[in-house]
This record gives sequence, C-alpha cells and structure tokens, in this order.
Amino acid sequence: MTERKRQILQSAQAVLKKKGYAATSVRDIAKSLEMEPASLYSHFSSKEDILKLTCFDMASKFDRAIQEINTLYFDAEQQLRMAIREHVQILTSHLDSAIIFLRDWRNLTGESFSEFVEKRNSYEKGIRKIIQTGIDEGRFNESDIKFATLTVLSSVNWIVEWYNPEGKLSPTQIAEKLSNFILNGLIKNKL
Amino acid sequence: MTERKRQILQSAQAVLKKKGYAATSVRDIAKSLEMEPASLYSHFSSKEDILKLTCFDMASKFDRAIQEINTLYFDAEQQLRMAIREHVQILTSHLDSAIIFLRDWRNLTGESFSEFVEKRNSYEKGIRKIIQTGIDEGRFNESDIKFATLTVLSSVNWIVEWYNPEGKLSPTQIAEKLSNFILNGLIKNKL
DNA sequence: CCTACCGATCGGTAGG
DNA sequence: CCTACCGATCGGTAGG
Repeated sequence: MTERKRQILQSAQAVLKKKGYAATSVRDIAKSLEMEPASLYSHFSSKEDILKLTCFDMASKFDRAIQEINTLYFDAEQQLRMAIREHVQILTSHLDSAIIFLRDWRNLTGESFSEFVEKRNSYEKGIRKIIQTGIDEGRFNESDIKFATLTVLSSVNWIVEWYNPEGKLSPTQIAEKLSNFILNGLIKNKL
Repeated sequence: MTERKRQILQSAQAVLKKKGYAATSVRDIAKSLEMEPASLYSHFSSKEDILKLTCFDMASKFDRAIQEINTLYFDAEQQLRMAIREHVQILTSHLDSAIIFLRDWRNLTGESFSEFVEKRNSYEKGIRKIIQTGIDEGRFNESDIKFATLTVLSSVNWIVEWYNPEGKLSPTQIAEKLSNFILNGLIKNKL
C-alpha cells in the first residue's frame, strides 16, 4: 500500500464514519480529497473495496491482539483485563475505522461478507476461551458462556459511541473502569 | 393509522432491518408488498417518513416504560431489574423495529434527528436516575455514572444482535441473566 | 489524476 | 392503487 493510498483511505474513512457506508457516495469521498470521483479508481477497484480494506484491517488488528493474549500465562482475570485494554486501545486509536468496522460490515457482499463473519467469530472465540478459563479456575460465575461473551463485547464496543479523544478519560482509564464493571458489577461489595 | 398502513409499515420494517435504511430502496419495500413503488406514497409522504414513524414509535414505548418505573417505590436494584425487563420485552416483541431504531436513527434528518436524539437522551436520563438512586442508597458502587449508564444500555441493546425468538431463552430469562450480570459482574462472590 | 461519459437506479410526482 | 414518467444521482469505465 502506497503512502498516497493510505492517505486517501484515511480521508475516505473520515467521510464514511459520518453518514455510514451506504449513504456515502463515491463523490462525497472524492470531494473530501479535492479530486475527481473517477480518480479514486486508480487506487481502489470499487467503493466496496474501501469498506473491505477498512473492515479486514481492523479485524486483523483484533485478531493479532487476542492470539497473543491467549498464549500468555496469566490467569483469566488478568487475561480479560488485558484483552479489554488491547481492545479499547485499538478502537480509540483508529476511531474512524473502528466505527465503520462496527457499523458497516453488513454491507460487505459475497465472500467478503462470509470471510468477515468468520474472522469476527474467531475473535469472539478468543474472548470466550478466556471466560471459560475463568469458570474452570472457579473464579468466574458459571453463566451462559456465549451470553457472557457477547455482553462483554457489546459494552467494550459501545465506547466508540461516546469516546472523545479530548475527553478526561484516557483509553487506559476507560479500559480499567470497564474491566472493573464487567468483573465486579454494579453492586457494592458486601464484605 | 389505518390497518392497511400498519400492515405496510410492518412489511417495510421487515425489509429495512435486512439491508439497513440507506441501502434499501422504495422499490425493495414495494416489492415485498407486491405493489407499485408509487402506491406507497398514498400512505407515506417519503421514505424517511417510514423511518421516522419506526424510530419515534419505539422511542415512545421506551419512554412510557421508564416514566412508569421511575415513579414506583421499589429500591434501585428492583427498579433497575424492572427497567431491564421492560427494555428487553420491548426489544424482543418488536424485533424488526428495534433493529431499525437502534441502527438507522442516524439517517433521520433536520428536526426529526434532533428530536430523536432528545428523546433518546431523556430515556438515558431515566436509567441514570435509577443508578444514581442506587449510589445514594449506598447499594451501588460509586462509579462514573454516565459511564455506568452507557454500559448498561449497550449490553441490553446488544441482545437484538443475537436474540432468536425460537431460541431456548425467553425474554424474561434473558432479562434476568442480564440483570445478574450487570449487578454482580463476572467474578464469583467471595463469601 | 482528469475529461467525458454511461446505463442503472434512485426518491418522488401528476393524473387518473 | 396504477401507469407513466421525471430530474438527479449513483457506481463505474474508456481513453488519455
């Protein structure tokens, strides 16, 4: 990927996150770059190509992170805290892409769609494995494991809806709060 | 609203939830009803009109539920459990509308957009109030209250992504699991 | 990266 | 609820 292509991709992502993939035209993207719509096609083969690159790029970032964590020795609680920290880190440091990745992947078609879903399921499995370990260790509640996994992921992914890079909470602080919430719940410890 | 209009609306919602508002054409909607695209306009003034009706209809359901709960005497834990139960009930019993409501509200324009955001914030405030009560009662952890509210809502809303009406979990069971998760967290009670 | 352009499809209207 | 139709915009190509 050339420097210019990366530059165009970034500008495109900034536009796409605002109105969503389906409601954004190739002309909208071109305008943000002050170029003609037709010129985009010397860098990308189609509008969907931009979506595809964005979604798969994010997916592989998450994939790399979970693979690494899953092979580390820490106990389940530490693993989960690390996974959440990494997840928040990826989301917040690529906020435009993250929003497209989370909202617009359904617009992928054909093989891209199914391949994406597969990658997403594989990541989900990585998280599930951590929670399963916690249950096996007797540290986590024996809850419906699929249910627990989805609930963890939903609360982590939701941060893109309100995260503000100039806000008072750093990604690390957000990750810690989120981990505490997920691990300990809302109710005060009855010691 | 005539019976026929409601019927058309329902069919439209079934189509909209599949591809999303922006990617669905008026022709797609008409086809699902075996009528001509132009005929839709004797029931609706525009494509956005359908989105507007769907979003605001859902919003008012949530609004009614939270208003009621907020005036009841139960303590914060009970209130939160009730709010979650009602929320899950509304989502699952209007699944098509719920998905459109959650995913496509950003496509509203002008006044509709701002009015919707306002309604959504007001519901959020209702949930926040319950959590605040819990903190005041000394029952809930003193966490960032806005943060806690958003995390609760995200995990509840996520159920539309995996809920299956024919699955083994009833809405009531889902609500209870979710409440337990949110209140007690993943970690086993160290008694 | 641009000019020039294409066929297809879009949301919507007029008139019955 | 339909026929007939509209101007605008869509994603994308040819050729330079």
